[in-house]
Amino acid sequence: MAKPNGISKQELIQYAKQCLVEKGTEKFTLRAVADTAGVTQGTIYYHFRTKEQLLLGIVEDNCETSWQEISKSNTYVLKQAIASAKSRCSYDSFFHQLFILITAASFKNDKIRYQLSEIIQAENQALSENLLKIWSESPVKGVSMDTWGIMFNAMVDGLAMQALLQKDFPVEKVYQELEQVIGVLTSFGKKEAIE
Amino acid sequence: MAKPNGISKQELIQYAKQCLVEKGTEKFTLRAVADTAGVTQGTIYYHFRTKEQLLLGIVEDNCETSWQEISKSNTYVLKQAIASAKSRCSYDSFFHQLFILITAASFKNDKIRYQLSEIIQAENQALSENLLKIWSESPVKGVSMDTWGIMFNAMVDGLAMQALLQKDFPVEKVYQELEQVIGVLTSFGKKEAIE
Amino acid sequence: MAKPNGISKQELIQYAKQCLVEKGTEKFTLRAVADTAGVTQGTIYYHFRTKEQLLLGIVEDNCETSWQEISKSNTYVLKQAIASAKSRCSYDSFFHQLFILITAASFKNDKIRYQLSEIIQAENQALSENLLKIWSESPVKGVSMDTWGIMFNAMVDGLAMQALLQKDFPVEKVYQELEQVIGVLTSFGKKEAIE
Amino acid sequence: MAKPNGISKQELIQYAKQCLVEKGTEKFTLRAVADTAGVTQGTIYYHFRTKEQLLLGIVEDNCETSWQEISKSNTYVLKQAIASAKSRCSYDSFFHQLFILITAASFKNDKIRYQLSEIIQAENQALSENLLKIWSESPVKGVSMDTWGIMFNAMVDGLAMQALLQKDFPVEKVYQELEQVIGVLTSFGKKEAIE
DNA sequence: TATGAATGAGGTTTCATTCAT
DNA sequence: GATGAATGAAACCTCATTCAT
Repeated sequence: MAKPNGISKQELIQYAKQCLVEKGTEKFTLRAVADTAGVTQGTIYYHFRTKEQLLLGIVEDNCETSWQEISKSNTYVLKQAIASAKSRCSYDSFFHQLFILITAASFKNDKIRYQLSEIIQAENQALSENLLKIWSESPVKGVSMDTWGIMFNAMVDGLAMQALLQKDFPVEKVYQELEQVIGVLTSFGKKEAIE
Repeated sequence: MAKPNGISKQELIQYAKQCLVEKGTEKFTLRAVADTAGVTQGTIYYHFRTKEQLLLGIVEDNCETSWQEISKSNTYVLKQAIASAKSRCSYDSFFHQLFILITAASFKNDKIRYQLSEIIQAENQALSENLLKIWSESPVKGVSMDTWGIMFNAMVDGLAMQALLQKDFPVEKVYQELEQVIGVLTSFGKKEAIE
Repeated sequence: MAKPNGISKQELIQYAKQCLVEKGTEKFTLRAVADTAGVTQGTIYYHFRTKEQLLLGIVEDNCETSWQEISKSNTYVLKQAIASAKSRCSYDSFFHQLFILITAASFKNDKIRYQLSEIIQAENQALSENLLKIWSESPVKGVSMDTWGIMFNAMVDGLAMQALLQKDFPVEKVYQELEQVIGVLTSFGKKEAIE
Repeated sequence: MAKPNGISKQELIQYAKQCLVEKGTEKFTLRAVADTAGVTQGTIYYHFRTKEQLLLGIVEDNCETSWQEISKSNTYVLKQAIASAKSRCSYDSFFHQLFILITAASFKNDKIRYQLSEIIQAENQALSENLLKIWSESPVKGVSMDTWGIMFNAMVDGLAMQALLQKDFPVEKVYQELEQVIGVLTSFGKKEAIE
């Protein structure tokens, strides 16, 4: 019964994340979080005024994580981003399950919903900038770089969602062919914008 | 006190759908469904053995709806599909909210999860066939028509998710530019497959 | 979906008995009985005004069965009765489970309780008479034949209850030794009553 | 609104026992227990994870009570045990009603069933030892002391069950005559074992 | 005669939240 | 700071019973 006293907000959030994915939205109870963290429910209430505050904490944390990754990936190139996306594209993806679960919860919580949109827009922006690095300009006339970022991000999330549902989703094949498409677009971009 | 109102399973499912989107996963209670439908909770249990069965009923219903639309869209062309996707791409989209909610629920229910994957694969397939009609062959060498279907569907869902979260998501702009991209790909496909 | 119309009260009681033992008091619902009998709940209400009436029907039926066996066993001798008791002395004994279940229910239903007592007294009486046949008079002075009947019946039920609870209850051994005891008492009875 | 009344598991079990006998299996609801104990239903669930656990708690409690009595009775003699059994042999016996109710419940719960069998076997054992004290050896050849314990216990339970059902069961008479029988057996035992 | 849709009261259970310690 | 006993509202679910057909 060793009591590792002094649990931090941050730690609680990590445990809560774990719980959320392990138990799903339905069974995501404060009791479960407390058990996972090895503390009592009272302790959670010492750190978060309500359950909603805890959920918000999770989202904020994800937000920060995302920002860090994005700023990192700014220094790398697109390949890195794709590799990362591919690795998260699976039936058991913690990351995307969490995202879907929070998205589902966000429909009834405007604050969370807004934060999620901020995260996504930052991702879109970062992707757009990365694409610019390898394309220098949009390979298709009339399609802005912003839109390429949006579409790229949408594609990655959309594929992830399919993989999340379909056990034998052909991740390898699809990502390989997706890179093919990007390659072709890149080669056009380098020649001239296509009308 | 039995009043044979004559409510059908189908009607209950419709009311349940309405409830699910109006109240969100968290507040999607059988009492709420019962109230919405104007029956007692017992009545729901007469038609569905558990809440989960009701949820499954909703999914199955969506499945059938999807199938019908897909078989319809086979006779139409891709433009139709895009228009439909665009119309569903909004901050308040009942359709996509329901989908996300069910997806979230599916993580803890393999049966639902499997059914969802079936729906998606059917959509992918239908899209692939429609693309073939206007492309006759894949515009990018090494990218199978199946993959085009998958990617197209992923894109549509990904965009919808963004629109769901971001109030001022530029639906018009993005879809217009997406069509631009498709147009370009089509023109390539008509010349020759690109290496 | 062949509907064997015209189910009788008697048949319903048999199905109800089966249900009671298969599902236990707790899950002994009219729905379960109806399902077992292949009819609807309404049908049960056609034959029995309430659930209690059905339970009473079961008890009455058992009563009649008992009477029949008792009057039969009057013609046979004690050995028969013992063999029958032994065969019913097991971990899975339908007969005794039913008896315990009904006894439990009887605590809140005086009518049932009274009927059960009538059954038992009849059994006691029959046993007493059978003992008289082989003993001609009580082998122990001061112990009436009525009491022997009561004690014998109590012993049989008590052993059955133990067997009902204990998986490896040594039925064979105990009954063999019980017969030994009876044998000894009999031999005394034949010599002279013991003081 | 948390009022630390400080109700203990033990107390809850006592209240539950009271409820069980007062209301019978059918009406043995957690609401009733909560009301009797003066707490809310939630409180019960704080102490017992399910209703079944509470029932198990009752059984375990009875188990311990039995053990205590048994170990006590080891120091006393058989007369004590008989007197105790007789006092519990009545139409309203809390003790035996509880036992029957739990036995009925045990048919659907192997854990409870097993515990009951353990209690009974301990009783059998204790009785056998006590009989040995006054008999020194089995008064009937071929009948082991273990079996005497089993039979004695069965007799006591069987008589109790009859008394439970029959309002005017002749407790006094039967127990007096039962002691007579034991006396006779004892006197044999002292002479020599009977063949 | 029998059915099956519907009811409503009440059961067990869960859970965010409170508060004395 | 942290705990854990307690709450109470509300969730899911069951079931005897009713009644139009």
